[in-house]
Amino acid sequence: MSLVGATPISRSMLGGEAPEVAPLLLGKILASSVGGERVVGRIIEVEAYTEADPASHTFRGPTDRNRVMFGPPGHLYVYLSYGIHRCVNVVTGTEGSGQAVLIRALELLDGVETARRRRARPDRELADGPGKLCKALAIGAEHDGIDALARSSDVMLLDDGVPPPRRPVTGPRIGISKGVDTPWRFRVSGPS
DNA sequence: AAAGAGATGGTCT
DNA sequence: GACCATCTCTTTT
Repeated sequence: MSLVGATPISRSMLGGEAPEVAPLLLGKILASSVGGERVVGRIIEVEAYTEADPASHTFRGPTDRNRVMFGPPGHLYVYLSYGIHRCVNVVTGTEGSGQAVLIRALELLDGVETARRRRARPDRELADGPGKLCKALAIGAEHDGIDALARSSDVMLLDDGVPPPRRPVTGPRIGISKGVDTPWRFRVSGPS
């Protein structure tokens, strides 16, 4: 598989509701060039969050923190989790609608050496969690709101032609206390 | 192998 | 003052 020729995904792909868009992001590529070091991974696990969803940061309407989620699709919503970790989302839906897809795990394709240095963990733990992958790709608060479909961005969403899984594994989202009934976690088949 | 607990700070009530 | 869209280390089976 070659990453040469991979192009930003189409913005129209992100215009639907997060639970519909989320499985379409499986197989797409998240590429970082932060600090001049390239780290690239294929998206293998995601979760959807919508405005009508009690687990979502947007459930109680727009605030200073979540305003990016109400903005245009394709931009990144980066937030601080548990006071320690950064997590990255791709905004979906029409402008004003307050929804996004959380990127939960990557299969690294390039820049593994850099990821090892940033993470200092066994290879299988370099990007197998939302906070872990942000550290591997050096995604931080400064990337909140950037357009992941713009060629000038340090963090980009790419498509190399690999189709999403025909039948992704679905299940409840992780680490939430409300909205546990909605099966809005999606993963390519493989180790959980 | 599994379970438990502490870290740590922004956001919202 | 409570609550986290998590991770890592320590303790226990």
